[in-house]
Amino acid sequence: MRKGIRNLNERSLQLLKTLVERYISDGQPVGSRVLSTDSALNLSPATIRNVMADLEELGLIHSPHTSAGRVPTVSGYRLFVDSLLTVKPLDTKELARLYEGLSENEDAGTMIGAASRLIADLTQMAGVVTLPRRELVCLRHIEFLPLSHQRVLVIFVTNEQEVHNKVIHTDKAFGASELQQAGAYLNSIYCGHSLTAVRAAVLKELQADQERMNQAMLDAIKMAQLTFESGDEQDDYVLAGETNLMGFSELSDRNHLKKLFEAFSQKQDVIHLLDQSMKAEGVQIFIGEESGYQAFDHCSLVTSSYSVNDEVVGVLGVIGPTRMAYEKIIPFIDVTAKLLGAALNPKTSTP
Amino acid sequence: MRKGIRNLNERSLQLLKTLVERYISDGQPVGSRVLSTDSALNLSPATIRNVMADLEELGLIHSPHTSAGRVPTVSGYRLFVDSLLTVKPLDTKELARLYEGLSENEDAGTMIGAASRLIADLTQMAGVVTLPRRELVCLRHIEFLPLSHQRVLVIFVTNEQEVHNKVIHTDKAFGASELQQAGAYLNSIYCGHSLTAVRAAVLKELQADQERMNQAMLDAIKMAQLTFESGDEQDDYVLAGETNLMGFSELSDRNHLKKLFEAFSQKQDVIHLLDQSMKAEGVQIFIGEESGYQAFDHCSLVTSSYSVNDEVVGVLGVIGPTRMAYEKIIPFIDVTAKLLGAALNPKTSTP
DNA sequence: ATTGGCACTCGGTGTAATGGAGTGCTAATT
DNA sequence: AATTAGCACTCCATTACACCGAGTGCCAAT
Repeated sequence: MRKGIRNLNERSLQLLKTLVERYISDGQPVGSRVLSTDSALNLSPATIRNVMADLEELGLIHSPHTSAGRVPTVSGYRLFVDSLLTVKPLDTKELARLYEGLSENEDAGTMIGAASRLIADLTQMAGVVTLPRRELVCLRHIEFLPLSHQRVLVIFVTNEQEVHNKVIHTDKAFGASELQQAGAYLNSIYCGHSLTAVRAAVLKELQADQERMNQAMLDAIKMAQLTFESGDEQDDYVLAGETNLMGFSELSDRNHLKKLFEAFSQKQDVIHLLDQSMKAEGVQIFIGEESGYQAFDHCSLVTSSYSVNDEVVGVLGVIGPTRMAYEKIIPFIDVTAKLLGAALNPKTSTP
Repeated sequence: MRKGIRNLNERSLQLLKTLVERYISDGQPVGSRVLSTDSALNLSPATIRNVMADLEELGLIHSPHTSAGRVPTVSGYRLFVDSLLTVKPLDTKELARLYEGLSENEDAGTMIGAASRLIADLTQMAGVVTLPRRELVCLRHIEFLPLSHQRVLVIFVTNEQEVHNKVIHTDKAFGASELQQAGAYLNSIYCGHSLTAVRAAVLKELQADQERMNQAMLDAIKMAQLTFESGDEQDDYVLAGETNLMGFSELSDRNHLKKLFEAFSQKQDVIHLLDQSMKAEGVQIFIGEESGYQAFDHCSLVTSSYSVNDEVVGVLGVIGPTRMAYEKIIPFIDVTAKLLGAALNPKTSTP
């Protein structure tokens, strides 16, 4: 007579819930006795032991050793956050600090940094925020400067005041004035368009009949193509409060900690992980090994995408030990994402 | 009959030297017996014990507990690196990798990053390199873009291809064309000069009789002043291989490690420390608490300034546990600094 | 001045004993 | 049929104790 997770009765779920809550707050394996007094169910420890045996068989909880209490497994946490958890409203003070910190109208980079710092400070874990997606930034100014050896330094400004630069290699050497003309030409036709739009337009021009263009225009277009060809300016993120993670006993293993910090500085894995949550709207959670990356085996990640003008442009989140107060973190990340999105909205930032 | 460090005889110093060398390679407190066989002095353990007692009284070595061997103190290390150490020539392979990594002609930022990475990889500790001092960079191009609210985005390029930007607040609102003119004007007179020279010239202009200038020129000068007024672009550094430090047992204390990594992300203390070694030429060493910063209590720092055109422009170094192989690290840092300086030399980079 | 000898100290390790928390099972209870 | 009390059992954590060995300090002999 095997039972599946589906037909777990109300009571078992209630017990799982209290168990997880208790474990999250104490960090100690919880036994049948405490669960009996903790849960409002008025059941004897013996009964609870039976239920726990079932839960263990289903892989939702697990005993570190014979005479210890039970600890939630990854699946246990998963069930908990998916169906059992009662979110707690945000603390007023925290909310106030979020408002305060994310209301200023600074440039995107600063805001991202502030958000990351806020997340880290308020959760006492590590905060992470991706830079807004490049596709949604709009070109404001572009300009070329000659370097030696047929190399050209491209400087372009996006949105309000974000400056990017790149070195491109051209077929022939250009003089300063030629390059200036090219810049002026490109500015005149592409200013105000999004980078993706520009890239598309440039490609179209190159494939179209080029007879109606003079050489200077053609050169300009070619340089634009070189500038925007690959989305090589790879996504990046801003991390804050990594050191907070060194305080958690569950991450005490020197090796785990090292792996984790290596992942932080390599960035790649973190970016992949964050990219995944970019697809979905709202809060997403990766618990322990669910992430698929060894470095995060003992961590959980609570993320949310943030949007500007109803379009998802980035992800933000918090990284901490698997045993974290999800019921507080989830709403926290949720509103932080919304506030950041609002703060980045260009409509409100240029009156 | 008290002795001072000054009149320690040759033999005691020789013993201190072997003790430190042995401790550096083993990490174990070294006792009189091993020292007796290790040192070429042919002394009995008993004699050595007497000498060790003297060394301990002088505060050069120290016993963790009664029946353990001796370990060098900070002063012991200091005496060792100052007067006893025999530097080992650089490993050929390492030298080759340094040459290879620092010979390319990339922009300064890339070279700095490469140097830091190389130091970390080759020493298996943490590498740190400061960005070159701003005073020695030369202005290549400057340009202004209008933002809203009397704010102006300044973009300027220094040296070959380093792009900087800053937002300044002006007295009145300027149009794009006015700003363009101002940029052109400044480019025409200040291009090719060092930033310090530009700043000085600008100040002089402002104090001089302004009647011979028209309004546009005056505006341009004012904006230049705002751009370069403070050396606010605070010094920064590039760190690599921090995670290497997590492997060392001497930094195992979670609290120490946390302090250290916090110092890394705050940057301030590290910058102060590095600034100190900027003043001196050649290799400098901070051992343990000598640095004066708690975070580095159990670390040593081996640094060297690096120069371009015979002028000190930055510092590079390695951060590791107090117990590090100074005799290898010191020459290593020395040549790395020289190679980096050479690689950054603009004369060789623009043929 | 150097050395051999010796008593002593002290950390590290291995073994055993004890206590307590928690479990699983069975039989009694509702 | 579900719940519960009771009980034997397991296992970890802590403490205690003994013992070994490395190393010391000191003293007397060389």
